[in-house]
Amino acid sequence: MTNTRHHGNRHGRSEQARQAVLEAADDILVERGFAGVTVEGIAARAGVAKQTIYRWWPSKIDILLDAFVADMNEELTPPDLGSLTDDLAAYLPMLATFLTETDQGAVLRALAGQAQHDPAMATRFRDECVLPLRARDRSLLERAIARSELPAELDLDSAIDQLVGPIYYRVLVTGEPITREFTDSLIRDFLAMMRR
Amino acid sequence: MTNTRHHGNRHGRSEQARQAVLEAADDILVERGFAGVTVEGIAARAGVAKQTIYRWWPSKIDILLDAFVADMNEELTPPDLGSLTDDLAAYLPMLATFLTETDQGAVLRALAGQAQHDPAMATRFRDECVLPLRARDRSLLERAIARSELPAELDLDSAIDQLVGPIYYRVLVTGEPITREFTDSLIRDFLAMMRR
Amino acid sequence: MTNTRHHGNRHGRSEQARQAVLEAADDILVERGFAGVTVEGIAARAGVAKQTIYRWWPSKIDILLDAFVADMNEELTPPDLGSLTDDLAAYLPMLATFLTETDQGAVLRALAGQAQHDPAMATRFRDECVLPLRARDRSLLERAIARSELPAELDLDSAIDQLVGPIYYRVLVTGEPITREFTDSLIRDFLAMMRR
Amino acid sequence: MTNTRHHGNRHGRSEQARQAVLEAADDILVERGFAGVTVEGIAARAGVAKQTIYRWWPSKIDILLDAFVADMNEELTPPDLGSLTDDLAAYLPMLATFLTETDQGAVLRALAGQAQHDPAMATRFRDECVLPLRARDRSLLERAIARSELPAELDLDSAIDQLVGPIYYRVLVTGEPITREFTDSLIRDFLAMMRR
DNA sequence: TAGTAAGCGAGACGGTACGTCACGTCTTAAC
DNA sequence: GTTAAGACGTGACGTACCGTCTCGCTTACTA
Repeated sequence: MTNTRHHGNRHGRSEQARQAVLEAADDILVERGFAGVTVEGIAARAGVAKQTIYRWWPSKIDILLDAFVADMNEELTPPDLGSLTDDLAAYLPMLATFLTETDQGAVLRALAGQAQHDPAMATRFRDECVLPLRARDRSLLERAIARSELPAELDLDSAIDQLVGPIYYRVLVTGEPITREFTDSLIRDFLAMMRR
Repeated sequence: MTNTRHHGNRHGRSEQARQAVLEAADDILVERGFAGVTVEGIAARAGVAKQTIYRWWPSKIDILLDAFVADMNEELTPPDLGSLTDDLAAYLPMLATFLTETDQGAVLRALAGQAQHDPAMATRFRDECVLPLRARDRSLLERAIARSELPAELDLDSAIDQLVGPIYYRVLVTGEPITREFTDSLIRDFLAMMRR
Repeated sequence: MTNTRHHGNRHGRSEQARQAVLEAADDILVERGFAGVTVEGIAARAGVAKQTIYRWWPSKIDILLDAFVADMNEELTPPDLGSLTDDLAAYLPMLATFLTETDQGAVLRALAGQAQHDPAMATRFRDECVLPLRARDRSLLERAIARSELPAELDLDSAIDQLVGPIYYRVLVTGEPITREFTDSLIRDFLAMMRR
Repeated sequence: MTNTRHHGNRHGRSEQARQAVLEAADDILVERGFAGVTVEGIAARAGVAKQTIYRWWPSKIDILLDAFVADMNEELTPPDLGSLTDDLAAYLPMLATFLTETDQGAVLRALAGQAQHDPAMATRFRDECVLPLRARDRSLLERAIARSELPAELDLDSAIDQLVGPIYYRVLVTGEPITREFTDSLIRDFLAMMRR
């Protein structure tokens, strides 16, 4: 490892350039919105050649996908507080905040938006973004099953849809704020159904 | 009204042109996807000058908004079958089909997608598309209240979110198909909560 | 005619833009050489959109062809001094100066250079540049025939080639300066042959 | 010398690579024209790294210069038939064919073309290509002087210009084919002047 | 007999210009 | 006054090559 700038060699791609591109894309999205994200803008901000971007990413959407995936592990880990009620009471507001307040959430919403316009991209979006997010949702419920707080035969996918569906709906469709009351009533109703 | 093409006059805007633009936008969206919708393409297909489009619509999104609103009344009217259970059993699958199978639904998904990229447009989207759609959802529940099938003090907004949120979530996020089983379980759980 | 800038209308292309492009191309060629002539540079200097250039000229070479043709009539008119000897003594140095010293000549040399690289362009170069130039050469000799200074059956094309060929050869190949002695000896030898 | 591919050593440059580059440049020029000659294309065709090219040649023009010089000795040697008339009658058509029909001639025309665009390159072109070619022209006339067919005080440079100038002019400017009649009349007129 | 260093292939890099597409603005003549 | 037509300036697109760089391999001389 040298102290000089990496300008490309037979080791393959420059990790430096990769990071700079992902960060630039992220920053521009947050600062100027999706319409302001251009390959040229990313290249300029990252101090990278346009060709370097096209060499590694088919489109700017793929850059945002990568940027999202790269940072996803950092945030939004469902807590383990010992009971399903407490876990949900902590997690759902955390999810709402993630979706509406964080830079990561802004990227996710942009990706979800683009997925409506581009079926091929939608597939990648689901595989690389939605599935990992659902894995987090699922882990929370699986813990509850392990604790016997939920029946083992529960249809997890439907349960997740009913828990987080209304939250995504508010974020992506109605724009309604997600209050504590709203998440509490979601949890209350969900638990009531489970006990039925 | 003459039998010739309207080429401008001093009587105000041409309804002919307006219709042609809305239909062209709709058609192109369905045929080539949102990325294929361009003002120039709409103008060419509608046999209309670009300037005529810009005179009446600020952007292509506004055209799609108009196109959606113009046709919305035609479809998706919640049936009145005499009982909440039957109404929901008929309506939720109808909503799912509307969102995923119809041209109208394609327009709505495109608009929802664009709303993620453009906050100003998101406001118009909610006012002109989401609110009318929710009015339909709401009318179904209000009928049930009138029939005393639901408590009068029910928080309608939350109830709607819980009923249709998971459906929109599947449509816009996971892409999971919306089966009869899924809507049935949504309805069963909803009714269970109401009777709690 | 208004005092405002022409921004395009159904009259067709903007003469203003056309002139600006031709002048810009000319200027850049003279200032920075052929390698410095880029469509983007011309567009920037002319205050014109790149697309406007591509709308009317297939390539930058066609711009230079147009620029050359537009200005050709201005210069290099063979004088009529009453005798072939005097006409040639005035014209050949004038031609040499035109080719080596003027902006027009610089354009012509660039075009001749590019003609070596591009057969299709070479055809246009010959039709639009070389033929008109040869018409000037020819008119001088035809006048001499009318004055009976030259035989009527003279092969004009060969005569022209022998008179101006060595001059073009020096300009395009050897780079040797074209002195008065050189043109004088060309004329002397040519006249000697004619009297043979 | 081994039977394996030369992959670099401390004895200096690889003659293998040098040859491959020159041949590739030549071939590409002939096949696809000057515009198709790129450093990357040459490198790919020669099976050589781009860096190897840049190590030894400042630009692709220098490659073509080298390629021309390398092969120049092979062709276009003025014959010695015992008399100036016969020598010229053999040599001028040979020169015309060389310029218009051979791969070498194609390279020369490309170099002459580029010389119009690049003054620095023009100097090298004259020193390395034009001067050697003129040496051939000159040797023919010098032989004639030695045979006393031409006066000793003849200005050789002017004589060469008058003999070959019209030929180069046709090749580089008018594109007119160079017929036997044309070269014959050049020779006839040249000899007539000499006897004057 | 092992270093060591020069030339090599490969190929990623920061750039420049290309030619295309669509944008939103404008001007005109016809109706 | 609105229309169809279409040229305009603008800006981003994705591509092609440029010339530079770093790397690991091959090889032959040198210690």
